Amino acid sequence: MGDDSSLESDNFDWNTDDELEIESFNSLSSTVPSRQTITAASVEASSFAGPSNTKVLDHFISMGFPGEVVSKVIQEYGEEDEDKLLEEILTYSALESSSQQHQQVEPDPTSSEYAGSSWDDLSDGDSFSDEEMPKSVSRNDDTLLSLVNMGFKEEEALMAIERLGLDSSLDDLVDFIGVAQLVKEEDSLLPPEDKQQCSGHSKPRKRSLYEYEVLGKKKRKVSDKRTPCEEEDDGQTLNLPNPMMGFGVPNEPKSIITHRTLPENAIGPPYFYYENVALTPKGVWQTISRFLYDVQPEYVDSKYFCAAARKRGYVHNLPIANRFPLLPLPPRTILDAFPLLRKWWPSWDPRKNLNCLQTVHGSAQTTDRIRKKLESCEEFEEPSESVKKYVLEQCRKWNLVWVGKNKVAPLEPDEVEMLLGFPRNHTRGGGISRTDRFKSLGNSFQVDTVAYHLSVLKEMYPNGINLLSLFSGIGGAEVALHRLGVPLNNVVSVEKSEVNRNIVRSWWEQTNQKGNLIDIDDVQQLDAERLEQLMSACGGFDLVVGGSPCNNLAGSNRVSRIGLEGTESALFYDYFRILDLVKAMAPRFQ
DNA sequence: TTAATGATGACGATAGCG
DNA sequence: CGCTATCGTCATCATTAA
Repeated sequence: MGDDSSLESDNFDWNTDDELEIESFNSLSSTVPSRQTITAASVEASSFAGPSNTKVLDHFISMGFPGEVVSKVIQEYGEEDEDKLLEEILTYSALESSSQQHQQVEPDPTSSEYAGSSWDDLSDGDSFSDEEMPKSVSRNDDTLLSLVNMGFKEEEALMAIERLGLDSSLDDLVDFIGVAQLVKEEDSLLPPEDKQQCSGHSKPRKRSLYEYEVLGKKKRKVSDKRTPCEEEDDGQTLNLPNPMMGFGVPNEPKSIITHRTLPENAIGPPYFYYENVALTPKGVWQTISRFLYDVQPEYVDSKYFCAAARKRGYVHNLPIANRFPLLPLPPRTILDAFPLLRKWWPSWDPRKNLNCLQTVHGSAQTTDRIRKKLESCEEFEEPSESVKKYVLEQCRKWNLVWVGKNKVAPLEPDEVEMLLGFPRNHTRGGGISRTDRFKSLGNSFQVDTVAYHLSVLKEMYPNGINLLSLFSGIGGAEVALHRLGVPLNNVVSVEKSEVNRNIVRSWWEQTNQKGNLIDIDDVQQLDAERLEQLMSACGGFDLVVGGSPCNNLAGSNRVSRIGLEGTESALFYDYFRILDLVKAMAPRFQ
C-alpha cells in the first residue's frame, strides 16, 4: 500500500488549490485499503482518532497490557495519539512494575508464530543460549547478571524480566529495556541521566515498539488458527507505485500532484525529511511510517532525475506544491551522460539507464569473462542469444558500461559523483581511498531528487534555515540546499565516518558558507541535553534531514538483511527519537 | 619485520510484477 | 512460475606504513 494517493483518504483541505487528478494514481488507490481500514485491522497504532473507545482499549489489551492500566491512561490522555498512549502505558507500567506480579507481555515463546520471527534471535544472538540455561530461579539470576554485566541498571533489568517473563530471551529483554529507555528519554524533555548504558556497541539496543505490537497481535490470532504466512498479508505488502514518481517529477508534468493531507501532528515546522531504500523486507516501511507520525512515504526512482536508477522512499512533511528542479537538468540517459561510450555501445544492449549505484563495483574478472565470451563469437555478426543474455545480465547486475572493444567496465568515482549530482571531486582528496569513495557515494542521496523535494523551502526561508542533518554522509542534503540557493545558517551534521565529515567540512569551506557547521560523531550522543544546547544556541531547527543506514534492508546484502532491527538499520529509531525531541522542544525556540 | 590499510572477488535471497 | 533489481559483507591477498 505504498501508494501515495492513499493520502487522500479524508477531505481536510489545508491548501485549497486545484486538484490535479491522475488516473493511474486514483485507480491504484481504490484497490488499496485506506488507513482507517488498516487501523481497524489493528496492524498499527495509528494516531487516527478511532470512533470507538473499546477498539483502542482492546488493541492495547491484546498487546498484553493490563486493562486497568490501559483504561486509566486512556482516561487521562484520550485516545487520539496511540503512540503517546503506548509510551504512557509503558512508563506507567514501569512505575507500577515493582508491585506487580509477573506480567506476560511477550507471546508464548513456544508458539509457532514466534518461531517465525526467530530470524531475529538467530542473527544477533550472542554467546548466551537459551537452551543452556535451566528454566529455574537460577536462570532468573543468570539473566539478571547478564543484563547487569551488559551495563544495564539492576532495576531496569528486573523490570524487564518481570514484564516479559522468565522465559523470554535475553535479546527480547535487552530490546525491552532499550525501548523503555527510549521512551523515558522521550518523556522527560529535561536532560536525563545519560550514563545509562554500556559503552559497548555490541548490539542494537533500540528495538521498535512495533515488534511487541505485532507479536502481541499474532499471538492473539494464532490461538484460533495457524495461518500460513502468505495468507492475509496483514497489509504488509508494499505495492510500490509504478511508475515510481512520488508526487511527481520534472519533465512529466502530468504526474504532478500538488495537494495532500498530512496527519495533524505531522505538520511542521519543524520540517522533516527521511530517506531510505524503497525495496525493504516486508513491513519495514509500515513501521517507519507509523513512527514518523503516519506520514505515507513518497517513493521516487531517481531515474526520472538522472541517468541512474535509485528507488527510494521519502517520508517528509514538506509542502508539495510548486516544486522546481535544480538547473541545469542533468542528463537522463547513459549516452547523454557519457557520450564517449557511444563508440563501443553495441546495438543489442538496450539500456538507456543505469541501475542503482551501489557501494561496490564489478570486478575485473567479470570484465574478463565477458570479453572472452564475446571473442568466442567474433566471427559472427552478433553474439549468440545466450551470450548476449549473459553479458546483459552481468552488465545490469554490476552497472557496467562499454569502454572498449568487447570491453565493459564499472563506473569511476568521478562519474558516480556526477550522476548523483555532486560537484566534481566532491569526495576526492583528504586521504580517502578509492574503495571508500565508492562506499560513501553509494550510500548517498541523489542530489537532484532531494533538491526537487526541498525546493519548496526556498521561498519559505529567504533568510536561510537551520538544518539538523543526521547520517549526513557526504552531505547530500547540504549540497542540495546550497545548490537550490537556500542559505545555510546553522548546520548540525551528525556523521560517524571521519572521512565523510572531512568531505563535508571541506565542501563547506570551499563554498564559502556564511553559517556555522557543527559536526557530531555519533547520533547516540545527541541526547536531549545536547540537543537543547544546540537548539538554544541557534534558535531551533527548521529542517531535520536524515537517511538512516540501510545495511540490513538493502537487497544486495546477502549476510544480514534482517530488517529494521538490524544493528545498523535500527539507527532509524534514533532519527525518530531526535526528531521527536526537536518537535517537542520547538515551541520553546520560536 | 610486523601492522595497518587498501583492493579484490565470491557470496543468494527477497519481493514485486506479469 | 519466470523475470528482474538490489545505498552489501566477508575473508583474503596485496600494498604501504611503522
